[in-house]
Amino acid sequence: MNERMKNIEEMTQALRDAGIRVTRQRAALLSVLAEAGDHPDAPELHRRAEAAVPGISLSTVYRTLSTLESRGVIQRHQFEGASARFEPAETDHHDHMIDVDTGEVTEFASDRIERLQAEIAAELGYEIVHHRMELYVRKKSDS
Amino acid sequence: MNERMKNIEEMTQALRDAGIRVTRQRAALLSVLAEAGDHPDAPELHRRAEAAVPGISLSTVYRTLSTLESRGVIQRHQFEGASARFEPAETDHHDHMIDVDTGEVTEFASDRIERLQAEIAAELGYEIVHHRMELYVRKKSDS
DNA sequence: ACTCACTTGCAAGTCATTTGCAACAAGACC
DNA sequence: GGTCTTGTTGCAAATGACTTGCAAGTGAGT
Repeated sequence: MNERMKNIEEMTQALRDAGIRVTRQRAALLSVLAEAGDHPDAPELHRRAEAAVPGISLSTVYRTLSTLESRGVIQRHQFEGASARFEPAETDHHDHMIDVDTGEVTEFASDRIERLQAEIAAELGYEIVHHRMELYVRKKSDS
Repeated sequence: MNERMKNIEEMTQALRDAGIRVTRQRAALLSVLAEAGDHPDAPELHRRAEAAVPGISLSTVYRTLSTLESRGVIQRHQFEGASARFEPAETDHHDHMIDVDTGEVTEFASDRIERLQAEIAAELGYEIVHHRMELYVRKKSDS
């Protein structure tokens, strides 16, 4: 049993414990999400899930994604001018850099920025619930 | 003639120079936007513009906002789980802090964060086209 | 004032996502 | 393994936020 399987086992058990049935459709989506190294959107996840559950409907994909998100199993990202993209929440916190030419997403993290954000919020009497930071970038030309 | 009038004059002239007609509807929207201290969405701008141009349609508001955005006159912001909000682009660059309880938007800026962002992008071989940083916050309880 | 390409209002259309509902199917309990 | 109960699914229709086609209207250069 490899790491990935363990993750899925853990995830399904967590869901069962929460009183959520692990149906074929949900298991397939969990698996697809666990294997995804990218940040797919709902139609793409639907496409990938059809390999395991041929008749799965897009609405079930959307419904499941919402359920998983509310349970904290996955994260939803709404980048500019695009439909929502998803990724498992198991990973550490990070922000995103989106290549405006290709749509490719790169993850990054900066403790220093996070600290500055918290400082700024605190100065104005707020505490941060969560934040969103996206850098829309372009590959530097080697000129 | 006050500052605000001057801004509108400048804006309308800039539009005329760009071959864009300054209709009653567009003038009304420019005025509403210039007077807005907040970050209104399209229906709200429509509501406010109706005072000056009673029959103005919502589609005209949407069309005008797109035009103004593409001309760089205003900026569009897409905060989480809400419709787009707008503000005049005349101001200096800043980011936003959204109160998750009230929806109120506060502006802030941090050169230090901007510098760190540029550094991070550069390290990965990218240059920033633009970015988006939003802090979803809650008023600190005075406990 | 005249012209005409640019604009508008209205209705209809998109697009991504959500929802109502009857048929299904996990999984707890025999 | 069979039953039952209630959460789930697929499908079609509905939503919400915009966007667009089109005929009538109107800035603004001449």
